[in-house]
Amino acid sequence: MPELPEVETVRIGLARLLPGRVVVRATHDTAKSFPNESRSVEKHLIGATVITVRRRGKALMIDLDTGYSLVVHLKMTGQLVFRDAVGERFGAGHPTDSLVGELPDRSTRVTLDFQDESKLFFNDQRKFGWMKLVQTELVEQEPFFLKLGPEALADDFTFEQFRAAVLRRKGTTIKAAILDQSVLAGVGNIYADEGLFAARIHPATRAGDVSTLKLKRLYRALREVMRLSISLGGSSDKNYVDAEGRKGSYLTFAKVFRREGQDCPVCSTKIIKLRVAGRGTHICPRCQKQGRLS
DNA sequence: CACTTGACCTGTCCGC
DNA sequence: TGCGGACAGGTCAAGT
Repeated sequence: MPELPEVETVRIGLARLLPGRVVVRATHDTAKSFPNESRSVEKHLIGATVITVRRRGKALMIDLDTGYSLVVHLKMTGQLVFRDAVGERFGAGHPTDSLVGELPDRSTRVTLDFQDESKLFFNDQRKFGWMKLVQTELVEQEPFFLKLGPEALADDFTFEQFRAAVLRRKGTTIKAAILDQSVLAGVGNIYADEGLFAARIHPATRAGDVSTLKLKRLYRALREVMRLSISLGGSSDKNYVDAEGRKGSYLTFAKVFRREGQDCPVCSTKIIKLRVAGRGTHICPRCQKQGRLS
């Protein structure tokens, strides 16, 4: 479930760990990682030095000094875990609740070996994620990036832009609208539920029926909740870990997500779970009433 | 065209 | 205990 805050947490870790390291070997499973790219992997990845690590939406870009970038999407269960040369950094004695043991393991899809004998593992239990090698200056031309809307946390992403984008999807539910990566890039199921709760909006409300006041609250809430999550290292349900194999703690602070049956922190009504936009959806049925303009 | 649903995968949990 | 089925949820293709 890596969404913007989780991917950003990974980016922060990798941006500290990877620059300057030189790739000497890349081993990968078949199919989804580097499909038909063997030759460019050999030419543009092996021997390359990592320059920076960037994020756009829920995707990461590891820029190399060869003019190419490794583009990674973690989808549901992807992990990018770094291990130093000793390989003991997160072993016994380390004060972490790392979920990740010996690597590679059976979920490892790609291993990058660096010259100093450190390694980067791309693990992905469900194999939905992907890793591609793309010319850096052509990254934005990739179909995935062409479709992305503005960065949810960008300073210049204004409420007016948010409102206009949501209204392009006015016929669908507000939850489906904010999950649409062409409306804004980065929101996933967790932060959609948390943002809608904070803004007191029922997720099944038609997007075009949400009042301007509530839309404004939603815009603020989504950004606040994701910023808070980044500061807490993201949300770890099962699979998600950061670049050093550590969990995030945001879910401890989540108000409704995965809290069905518990009391609403505002009004003590029992939180319920329903299905909206084809996703598991958590609401307080009292705080989030449908079809009421306010 | 606008929107919804199913497929992609694997592991886990729930009910019988 | 074993087993089928639902579920997890990001994105794209296919369906309505």
